[in-house]
Amino acid sequence: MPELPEVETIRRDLNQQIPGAEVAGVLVHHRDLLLSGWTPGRFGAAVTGSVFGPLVRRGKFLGFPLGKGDARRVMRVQLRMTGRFAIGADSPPPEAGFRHPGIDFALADGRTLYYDDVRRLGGIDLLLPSEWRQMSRNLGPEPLARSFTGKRLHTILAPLKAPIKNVLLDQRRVAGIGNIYASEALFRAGIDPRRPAGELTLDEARGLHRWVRRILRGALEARGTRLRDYQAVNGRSGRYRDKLRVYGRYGEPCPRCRRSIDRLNQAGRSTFFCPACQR
DNA sequence: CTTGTACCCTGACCGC
DNA sequence: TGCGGTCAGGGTACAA
Repeated sequence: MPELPEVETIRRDLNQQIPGAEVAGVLVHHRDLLLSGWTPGRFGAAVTGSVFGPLVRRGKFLGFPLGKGDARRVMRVQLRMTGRFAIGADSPPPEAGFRHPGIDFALADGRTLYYDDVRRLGGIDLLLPSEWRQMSRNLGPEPLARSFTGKRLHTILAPLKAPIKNVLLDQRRVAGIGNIYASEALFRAGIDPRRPAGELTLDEARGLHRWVRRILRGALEARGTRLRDYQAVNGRSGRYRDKLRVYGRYGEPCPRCRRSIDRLNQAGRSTFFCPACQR
């Protein structure tokens, strides 16, 4: 799935076009995209007739505020690996290459918001504002927030024995970092991904914190990384791929020391790193 | 509480 | 051209 920079890019794109639009009807192509027990009938009835507010994001979750007053809800979307959005007048724009319709939201102005998800690992549900806040409390800090400091990161890591890479991927510790940017940040910070998180010194945590933020900001500026499935709204793609130092570069020379980039499996996913530069 | 593993699902790609 | 194996920006349920 898209990580924080990709999800934020999608949020900003949608935010140009969605707030103020009223939902005229919902077509659910795959009921397994509805989470938390929502059925197409109940979901469609709950959403139809409400108007979207400005979109929000927390970690990798997108929130579409809907309705007013006591009827306020937040439509929560998890894109996971292959979720995408497009907006079109009658069908998804051809450049978006949507071949796996998931849920279509017909808007009262004649446009349609399309959610497409090849693997259907993503999903959508409807929360009360209080439930959205509860979810938010269960997530770690936003890494780009001012309140997220190197010291704070060190405090989070201190009691943990799990490998630092696994901790960066754990959304309860820090929200929004995924497999690409975890590898990239650890490489830039010169930290071995297998090190127990609690072993990092304050200085190392500060260095990692700095690189996490730098990398996420850089990726955000580039509108994300496009590898396989991710695309921003209507197919507009990200350019950060060219800036990746180690991710996906197994066997290539390390950009710093020229030694071959290694790969290992952590928490069921690939970690790319330089065994010489990362200690 | 923490940590690791299996699993959800489809498609792209590689070697034979 | 076909086939099997592997891998994929994620998160959750469950076991230890």
